[in-house]
Amino acid sequence: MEPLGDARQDRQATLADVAAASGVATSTASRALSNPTRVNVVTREKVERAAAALNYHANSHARALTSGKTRTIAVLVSDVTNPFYFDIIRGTQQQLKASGYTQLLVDTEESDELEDGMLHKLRGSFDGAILAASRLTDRRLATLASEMPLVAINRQTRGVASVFIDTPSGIEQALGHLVSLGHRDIAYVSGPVTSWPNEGRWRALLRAAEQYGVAVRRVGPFSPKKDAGAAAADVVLNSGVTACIAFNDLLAIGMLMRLRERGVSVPDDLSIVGCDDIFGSDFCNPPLTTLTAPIEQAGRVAVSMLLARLDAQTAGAARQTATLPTHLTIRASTGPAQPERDQ
Amino acid sequence: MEPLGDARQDRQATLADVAAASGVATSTASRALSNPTRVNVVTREKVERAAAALNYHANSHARALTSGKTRTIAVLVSDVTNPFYFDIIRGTQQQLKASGYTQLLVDTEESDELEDGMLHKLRGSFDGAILAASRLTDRRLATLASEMPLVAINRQTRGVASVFIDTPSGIEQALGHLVSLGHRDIAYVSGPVTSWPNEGRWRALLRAAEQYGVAVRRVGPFSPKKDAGAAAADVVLNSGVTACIAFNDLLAIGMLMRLRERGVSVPDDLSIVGCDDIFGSDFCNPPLTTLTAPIEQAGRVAVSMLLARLDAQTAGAARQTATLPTHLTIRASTGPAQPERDQ
DNA sequence: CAATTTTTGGCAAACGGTTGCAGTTGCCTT
DNA sequence: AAGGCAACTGCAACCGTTTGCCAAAAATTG
Repeated sequence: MEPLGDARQDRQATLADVAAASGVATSTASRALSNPTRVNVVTREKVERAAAALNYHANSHARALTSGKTRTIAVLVSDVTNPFYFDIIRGTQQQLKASGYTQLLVDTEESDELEDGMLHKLRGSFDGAILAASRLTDRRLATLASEMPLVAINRQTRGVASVFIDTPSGIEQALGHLVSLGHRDIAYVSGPVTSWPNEGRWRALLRAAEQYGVAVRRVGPFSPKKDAGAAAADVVLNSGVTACIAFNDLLAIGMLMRLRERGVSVPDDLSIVGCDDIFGSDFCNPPLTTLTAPIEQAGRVAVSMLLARLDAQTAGAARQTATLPTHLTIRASTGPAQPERDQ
Repeated sequence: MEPLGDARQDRQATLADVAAASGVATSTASRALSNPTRVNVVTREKVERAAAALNYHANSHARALTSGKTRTIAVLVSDVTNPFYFDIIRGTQQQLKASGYTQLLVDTEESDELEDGMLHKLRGSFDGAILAASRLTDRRLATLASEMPLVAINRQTRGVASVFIDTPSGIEQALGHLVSLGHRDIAYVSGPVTSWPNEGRWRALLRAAEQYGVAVRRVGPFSPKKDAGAAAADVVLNSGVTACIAFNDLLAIGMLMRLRERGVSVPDDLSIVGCDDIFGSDFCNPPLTTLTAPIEQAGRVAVSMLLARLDAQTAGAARQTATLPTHLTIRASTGPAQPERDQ
């Protein structure tokens, strides 16, 4: 029962505790821990030792309150359900942790309102945000980008930094592949019209089709989910094409399942090309020919770009845009067109 | 150029701004917004209107600093790469958002140190945590649970709340299924020995095997990844069993791919049962017979339990443990044992 | 050795809320 | 009409850091 008791509760140690333990002022303790050059080395070591002994961890809220820095990055995806985003998340998570940041994961449920709302509600909880598949209008997006550090993935809008997976260029390759297999009438299985990459892929296909002198048509739109693949498969079958390119693998895999159910052989009766090369594209039945996208890398690059512009030193030199190439991975869902096929 | 300028910068509006705009003290404004019954309804409306007009959003850090509540829940997974966790994440995300919480996603990379470290470093950034697949020792876990609100998934330890997916019971069903198909010699393809469910599954299988009077052996351990399936497939093939149960679907799918490569027919030459029924189990080749686990629901339930014990009102009544049943989903990776099979 | 510059460390004021306590009001009793 | 009692609202302290500013100490210079 000492008169001036140690008062060392089991509650988290605060900076004041550390300062007291090392016999300096809190300001000095603060500097010793976060701005090492600002204090004498012996003082610093004293403080560091005390901090370690007390198992001190700075309260991130208190720190955020004054410094304005949270060391947290928000990652917005339109649907956590979609394996495409898993790879994005994996990439961002990895790079973020390597830089000592933490990740705030937000699902926007394909809603532009929710996206906008979350970004505002959470503003102050993060230093910057990565928008994977923004559903925002160009205008809104540009405004937002001027309000907070932002990097968009697969979305090119003037004034907002972005990393772009160049699937459109790949589309040309994919079409070339189909044409060389004898296909002349090809469908594009569309995703949501509000999806920026969806439109880009369609335009690229249109352009390439002209070049190759073959016919393409667009069916859909379909929700980019496995379940929607059933409807897509039926529509494509009815259209009488011999091959199709799907907005993404999820849709393509859904089609595969439905076609199997209907006894339609892939690739004998219909060739299918997917986009992205997500988890599962290699072991579905048949394995999917697809445009392999460096998804995880896109996540990493997005983080690097964002972090670069957060850092005052490098902010000026930070690049505005990065383009990542894709390539066609040929597996078993594409094959020669049946010559005597008729409706 | 009015003398007392509006001073309304474009920086985020603060509570003081709102208070000034509605002509009350900040304390009143605070109460009006967060403790509505404490102020007169007309005052409250006035404040609310001002807040809306100024697009006021409370600074979460400032709030966290005084109230100690962050309205953030940490979700720790051992590997964001694993589709099993996708479903967990989906479930937690969903339930968390429904309750107005945000999710802090942390990847512990299968490391107990990282898990422990993160939990401490981030303590103060979240109100509670959900541990999906903790690698911690019982002792450590119990200590942690006494320091912060915690709910573990698939991990039963005295003193820590948990939601348990009852795969062990399902194992019995799975074995019954295999036995009824004529299999008498069955392998368990083990996951990491530090994984709690892995051991549970093996014990359950051992118990069931005794009941059924058939032989089981354990091979492995293997990393619970698709790539490890190749090695697993080879080992299982060498062991001469006619059927196996894999620790999880990821491993099983990896085996499927390797067996196809080696020209071994599933289920004719080898029957395979997976666990969990993750994304992909239904469209791999052949579709996997597996123990379907309500993974997403587990995530939701974990959140409910955690939130219940966070709320002072319901904390006492919050349940300590929840058990979720699994069931066997028979697809095409299991079939009759080949009668005249010999090494 | 005095004058000047550079380190180093402390004080105290933020940051933006929450909350215990106390002071005002207005209304009801008697 | 005075006293009593709620119901409201405001004051001010506090949460745990960071940081501008200043003073003391140490190092450098002439």
